[in-house]
Amino acid sequence: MSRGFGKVKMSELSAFTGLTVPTIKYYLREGLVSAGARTAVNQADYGEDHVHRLRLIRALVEVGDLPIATVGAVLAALDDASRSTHDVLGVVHHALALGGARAHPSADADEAVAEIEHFIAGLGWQVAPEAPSLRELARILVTLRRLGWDVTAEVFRRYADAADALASWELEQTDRGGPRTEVVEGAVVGTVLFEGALVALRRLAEEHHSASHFAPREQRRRREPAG
Amino acid sequence: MSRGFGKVKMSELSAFTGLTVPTIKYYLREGLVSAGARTAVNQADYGEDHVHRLRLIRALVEVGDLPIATVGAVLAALDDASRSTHDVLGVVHHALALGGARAHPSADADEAVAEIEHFIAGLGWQVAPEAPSLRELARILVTLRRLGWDVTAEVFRRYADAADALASWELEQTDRGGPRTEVVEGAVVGTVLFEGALVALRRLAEEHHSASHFAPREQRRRREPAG
DNA sequence: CCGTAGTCGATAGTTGCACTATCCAACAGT
DNA sequence: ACTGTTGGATAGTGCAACTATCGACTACGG
Repeated sequence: MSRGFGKVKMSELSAFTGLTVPTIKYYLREGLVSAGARTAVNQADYGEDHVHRLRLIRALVEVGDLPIATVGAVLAALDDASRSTHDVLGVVHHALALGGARAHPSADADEAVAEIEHFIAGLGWQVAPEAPSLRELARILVTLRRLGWDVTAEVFRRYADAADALASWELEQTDRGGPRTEVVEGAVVGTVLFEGALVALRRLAEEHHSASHFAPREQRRRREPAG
Repeated sequence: MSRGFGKVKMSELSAFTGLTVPTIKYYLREGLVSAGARTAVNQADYGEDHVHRLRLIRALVEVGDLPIATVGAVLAALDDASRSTHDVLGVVHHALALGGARAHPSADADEAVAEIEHFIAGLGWQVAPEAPSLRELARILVTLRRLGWDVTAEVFRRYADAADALASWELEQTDRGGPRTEVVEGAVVGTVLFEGALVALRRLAEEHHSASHFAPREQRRRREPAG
């Protein structure tokens, strides 16, 4: 980590992170990074923690696909020493769940939420009833049915088992010792980046198995995807 | 599926799908749905396949978070009877991988791509070298390192194994008999919707395990997430 | 047969987000 | 002294996904 640069100017900040100066200014305005140490009215020194912070922001934006404002909320939680790791992860889960938000309430939806809650409880998982992912799962269930699939929450069992094993292992990996900031940031980064990795790997695995499943013999001509 | 409505007017199309009339017109303009059967200069009848198509569009947009134009490309592939299921899935994987696209080439990046390719080959997976997910994985690896994690592609092993098992099982589920459209649409819907489900389940599992890991004792006060 | 509501097709406008561009004045280094 | 950078502020850009309105025309209930 600690390369020996202690003091960095705006232009170097830009060079180290690949972000343009205006973009960094924008993040400063939005409060995603703290102001540098002022050495004059129009001059300030930044530190390597600023470099790191900017990289963290880009990681959350690019891999986690979080809107800037949401990244701000996550970072605020991260900086709040009174929040536990579990709390901060809650903020992150909340943050990640945006995008597929506004669902108009319906009878179908309420019923599906109840069904999902029952299913989750059956797994022995204890989660907050307001967890956005519960609603998201319910929404997916409703969507499947509206598309003509005759399914129950049980279709998710295989995925739930896999998720359970992964999450359990993953949390074991995060060392509980060490300074709070490092532990919490590690958990946040892990949550966001390995989610992306899991998704990417599933797609690759699907491509592999799809090839052998739908084209069992050699006739596997290549074809350019449209677009 | 087949409720007995054969003919549907624009206003009913709107009522059945929850979309506004202008939105449906927009999709018509963009070619996501075919025009109805014209009965007069300013009148047309739609069918239940139109209703189904609109629902499919919303599923891809809301759950898969695909841009409208991309949904168009996916639907075009779906409609193209000369494309195999494997082909269409390729289009879908390509489509899903948008968003985290533009990465500026660097030495780090090229090296990481090679490392990921080697890792994937080591798993016995055969995927197209231009698969966007390979690049995405490499990008995540680079990001981890830039954040100070000292890791190799091996960190992904556990996730890869899980993805392998899931994808294999999933592909077995899709029945290869039946009319092409149904098989292909089933595969597409499965790819997109169950990806969302897997992500949601991982978040829930993480919440559950995070609670027991970081707060082994009772002191689990609730705290409102910021924002 | 009449009047209202629905429809088609086209064009223009809105909203939200994430930047990006420009300005100015005040320095900093050389 | 001269050139280039910085902070602070305000305004503008570009894109995506709708949303609104218009004009001409028609379906249908009464």
